[in-house]
Amino acid sequence: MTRDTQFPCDPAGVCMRCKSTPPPEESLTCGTCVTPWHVSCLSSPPETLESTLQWLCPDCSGETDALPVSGVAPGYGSVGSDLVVAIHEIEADNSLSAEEKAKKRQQLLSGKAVVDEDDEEEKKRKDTMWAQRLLEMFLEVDGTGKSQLLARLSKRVDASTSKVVHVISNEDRPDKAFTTDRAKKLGNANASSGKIFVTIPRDHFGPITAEYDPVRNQGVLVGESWKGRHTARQWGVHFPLVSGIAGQASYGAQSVVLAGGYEDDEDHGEWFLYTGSGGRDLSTRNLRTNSVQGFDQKFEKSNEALRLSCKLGYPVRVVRSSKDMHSAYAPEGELLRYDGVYRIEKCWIKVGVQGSYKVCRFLFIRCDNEPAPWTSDEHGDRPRPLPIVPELNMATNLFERKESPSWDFDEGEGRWRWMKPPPASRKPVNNVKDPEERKILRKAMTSTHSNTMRARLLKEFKCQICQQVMTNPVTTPCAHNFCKACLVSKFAGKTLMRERSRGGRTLRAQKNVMKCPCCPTDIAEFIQNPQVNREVAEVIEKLKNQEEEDNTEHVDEGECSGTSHEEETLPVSGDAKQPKKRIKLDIDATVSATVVESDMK
DNA sequence: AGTGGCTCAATT
DNA sequence: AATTGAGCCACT
Repeated sequence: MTRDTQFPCDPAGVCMRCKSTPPPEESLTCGTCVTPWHVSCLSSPPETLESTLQWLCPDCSGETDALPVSGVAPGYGSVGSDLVVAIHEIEADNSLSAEEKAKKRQQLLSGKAVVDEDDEEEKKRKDTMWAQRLLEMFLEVDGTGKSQLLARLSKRVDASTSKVVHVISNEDRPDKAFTTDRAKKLGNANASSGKIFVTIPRDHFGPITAEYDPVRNQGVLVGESWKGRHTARQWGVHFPLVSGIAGQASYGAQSVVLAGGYEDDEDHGEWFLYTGSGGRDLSTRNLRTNSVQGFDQKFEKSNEALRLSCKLGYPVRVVRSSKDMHSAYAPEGELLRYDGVYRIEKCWIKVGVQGSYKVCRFLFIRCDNEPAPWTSDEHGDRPRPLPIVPELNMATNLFERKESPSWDFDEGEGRWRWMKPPPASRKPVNNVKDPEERKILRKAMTSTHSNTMRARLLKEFKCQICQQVMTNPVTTPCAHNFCKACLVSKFAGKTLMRERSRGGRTLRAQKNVMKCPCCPTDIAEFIQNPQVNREVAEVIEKLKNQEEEDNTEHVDEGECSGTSHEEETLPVSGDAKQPKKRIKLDIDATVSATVVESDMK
C-alpha cells in the first residue's frame, strides 16, 4: 500500500479509499486534526487499541509530505511517529493506573518529556531553583516582598507539574477568585480575579475557539454558564467584573452582559435592544441602588465602543444573566450564560423610559454558527432581516453601518466568519496581576542596581528557532516564544485550508495542521495572524536600552539576522508612538519564556 | 427585602 | 492618577 492511497473518511463517515462506512470500532480519530480514518485502509495502523485516543493520522504524523515541516529545535525531540511510540510505551506500562497514563499522555502532548516520578520531582526542584535564582537577580526589594513573591512562584510551579497543560502567563493566580488580606469582606464581593483559563487577549473579538483553550481544548461553547462574574471572566467571555460593556472607545466593544440593569432593555432572544451605560449618579458608590438617570448618555467611552463595533460589523459576545427579570431568555438559577455572538446593526439615542434623560440604544442581532441555547435547532443563525423597531421613529443621532461588516455570513461555506481580518490585539495575553505584586515588580524593574542582571535576563528572551534575543516576539497559544519572522517563515507558503485531490477530482478541503516548533499544538489558526507580544517586546527593549545606557558590560547576544525583520515595527494601531513606559509584565514574561525552555529538555 | 459600603479592574 | 461600573456580601 502506498502513501498515495491513504485517505480519511469524509464528513459523512465514508472511507474515501474503500467507500465503505466503517463501524465505530474500525474508525480511528486523529488526536491532532480530529479527522476519522478507516483502520483497515491504513498502511500502518496502530498496534494497540489503547493508543486510539492519541493516535496521529498519516497527515499529522508526517508520514506524507502534505504536512508543513515543523522545524523542531535541537534537543526538543521530534513529534509524530516518536510520539506514537512514546504513547505506546505509556500504554504498555502496567505499573501505571489509568489516571497516571492519562497524565503522561497529556504531558507528552503538551511538549513535556515523559519522565519517571523521580525525574519529575527533580524537574520540579530545578524549576523552583531557577525561579528563585531569577528572582534574586531581579529583585531589589525588602525581604517581605521577596518572600511573598517566592511563595507565589513556587505555588505556580507546583500547580504546573500536575494540572496545567500549557504554560499560560498568569497561571500564578489561583483557580478561584480569592480575597486579599486588605479586603474586609469575604466571598466574591471584594475578591480578586483568579486565573484566566483561556489564552485570548482581553480585547479579543468573537467566539473563543479551541486554540485559545489549553485547558479543555474546546473553546467556550454557546450555552455554557457560570455562577458569577468572576468565573465568566476567567473563561474570557466578559472581562469586567462590574461593567456591562467590555470595550474601548477607540477600538470597539468585545462583549456585553444583559442583566436587566437598565429598564429600557428589550430582549427578543435572537435580537434585542440594549441600553448604553452612564448617565447615573454613582457618588454614593453603591452600584446597585442608584438606578435613576441623572443626566444624558452620549456616544462616548463604552457606548462609543459599541458604536464602533456597529460601524465595523464586529461580532460581540453576549452573556445573559439570570438577574434579568424582564427577559424571557434569561437563564434559570443564579447564572451567567454565554449565548454566542451578535452584531450591532444600528444605534441611536432616545429619551429613556424614566422620562427626562437620553440614553444610547443598540440593536443587536444574533450571528453565531452555534444555535442559541433556547432553541432546538441544529444549525446556527442565518442572516435575518432587521426587526421593526417602533422607537426608531423617535430616535435621534441614528447610526447605521455603511461599510461591509468584518464578521459576516459566507454563503459558500454556510457559516459566519471573519470576512476581513479581525482587529489586531492591542493587549498582551493574560497579564493580570494583583496590585501588590505589580508594585514589587515595578520597583524591581526600575531599580538602578541590577545592570548586569538585565544583561543576563536578556539572554532568557531567546527565540526558540534562531536562539537569538527575539525581534518582534510572538507568543503562541501554547505559550512558546519566537521571532515573528522566524515563526512565519517556518510555515511560508502553507495555507490554512488544503485541497485534497484524487485522480483529478477535487475532494473536500481539509484544514492544514501546523504544529508549533516546540510542541504538538496545532497553531494553524494562530499563524494566520500572529501578533507581536508587545509586553515582551517592551521588556526586551527596556532591558536593551538600559543596558546601552549603562554600557558597563558588552553582551554578545546578536539580534536575529532573519531577512524579513526590518519592515516590521511594533504595530500600535492608531498611533506610531514608541511603547509607553508601561512596564508591568516583567517577571511573568520571563518566567513563561524560560519555563518553556526548562520544560523542554 | 431593602440598603450601605466595599473592592477590583479597566479606560481615560 | 482619577473615574467608572448591568457585583457582591452582610447588616438591618
